[in-house]
Amino acid sequence: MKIDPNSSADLSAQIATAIRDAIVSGDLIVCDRLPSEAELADQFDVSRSTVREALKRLAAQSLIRTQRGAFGGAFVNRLSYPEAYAQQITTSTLLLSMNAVSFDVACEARFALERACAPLSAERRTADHLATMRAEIHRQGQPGLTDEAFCASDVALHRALVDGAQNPVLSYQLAGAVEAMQPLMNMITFTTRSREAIVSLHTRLADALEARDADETARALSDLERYTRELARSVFDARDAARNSACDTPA
Amino acid sequence: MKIDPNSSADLSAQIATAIRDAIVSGDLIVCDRLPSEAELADQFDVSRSTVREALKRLAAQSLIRTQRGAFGGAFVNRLSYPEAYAQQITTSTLLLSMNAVSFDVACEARFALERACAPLSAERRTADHLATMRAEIHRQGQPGLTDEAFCASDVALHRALVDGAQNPVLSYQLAGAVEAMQPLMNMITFTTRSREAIVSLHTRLADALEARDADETARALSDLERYTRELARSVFDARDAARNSACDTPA
DNA sequence: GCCCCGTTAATGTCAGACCTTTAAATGTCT
DNA sequence: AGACATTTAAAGGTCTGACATTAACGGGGC
Repeated sequence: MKIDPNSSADLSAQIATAIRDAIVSGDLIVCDRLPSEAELADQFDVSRSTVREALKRLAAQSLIRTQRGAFGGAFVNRLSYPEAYAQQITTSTLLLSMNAVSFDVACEARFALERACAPLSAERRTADHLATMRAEIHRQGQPGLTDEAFCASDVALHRALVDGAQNPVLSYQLAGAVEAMQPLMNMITFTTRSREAIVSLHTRLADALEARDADETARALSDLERYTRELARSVFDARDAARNSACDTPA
Repeated sequence: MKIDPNSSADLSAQIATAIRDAIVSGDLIVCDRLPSEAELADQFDVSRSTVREALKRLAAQSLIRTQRGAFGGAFVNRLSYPEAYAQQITTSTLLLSMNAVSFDVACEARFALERACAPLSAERRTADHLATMRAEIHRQGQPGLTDEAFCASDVALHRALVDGAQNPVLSYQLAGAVEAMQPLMNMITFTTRSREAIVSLHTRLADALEARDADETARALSDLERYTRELARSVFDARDAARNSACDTPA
């Protein structure tokens, strides 16, 4: 592991990259302990602060975890599903919110992905998944629910659908797609009428899953997609022009 | 934005979280300049090094970018698609490689997601996408190709399929699923016979896309999935037992 | 045998200094 | 006046050395 002191890049970034490469390539494996900060500073011939900044970068990506005290240090971290979920959601949310991604594009992607779960979920969903969905549907019918709470419940319902596929990798991938839509959905105001329509579509979805009918599940999702996009179009048409400034990173 | 100096968490982590929240919530928007390191140190009542560690954490997630010199500083970064792709791929790859995710689970997720693209890709793929796929198929038929190059070409082909859907959000989500499989695929040794079978399935896939036949595209993907899993099973059966150590993060 | 306590090796934090980069402001020449 | 060179100040990047805080280990006292 070597760095180039003449490179224009920050030393701490170079060091972080070197260590990250070692982890990704398998030179360092889960549970391995990195040398102490002082030793790393020696090895790379930089100060301890520089090493620390590098380690903080890696910690931010959950690649390492640090432990204080004697026999502490930095350890290669096992990336857990919850951590991966969280990163996935943050990245997806920011990507959508910062790039003026149109509602249509995001919505299309989300429902396409959800439909991918439909056959698996229809086959494998447990009674628990179904119960969660029914509970959320019931909540969505309550009067006096704020738009935000309605959206949150919507997310919970769709996550239950996704989790029904019983494939953690799929759940992980979908978490970003579903959750990242929430801020966009939150811009919509839901009338009583549109809530009723959505609840009815959700019920169709739950019924299809209960009957383990993959095709009907997919159809219900498609109809839900269609309805959501129509609803959004009527709301967004107005304020869609002004966007995209031009500060961005220089050449 | 405040931090709790009595919390057990590192100050730099708390500060990073505070700033991250401000970005995610929209209090800080793209192009905004953060206060200088010295000012932040003042505000949070910590030293400059602590602030710097916090900023490096954010930089590692591409949330901010720093610029040296007068009128430089830390700016809220627009998360670009390439950056998001890269993070997505790193996270997915590590998640798979560190959690003893079974080939079957990963493979199932990947093909389920790809099938989600099938209808869109069949409808929208350009001649370019098709040409890329044909070129990769041709490469895959070349004798003397290493297993690794074969896998890389496989990834390129599948990315073309995904990109054919012309939905950048979908491409972004799928990038992780497709690329993260590569290390797992690399463990497989491909015989001439199995390469021929895969090339033939790839050809069917390309033909289906050329004919804009969504159903046949999905069927070809399903057959490819079935074949891939069979192939993997024969290879992995042996060395699947020993895995999962128990160092991990303490309670 | 068990509990308490010091030792020690780590990370976490701080303070201050200096280097490097960058762009704006100023000055100078044509 | 305009083009070019120079100065300057603000900001991040790095280094040094110190101290604080943790936590596992080992030893002593009961």
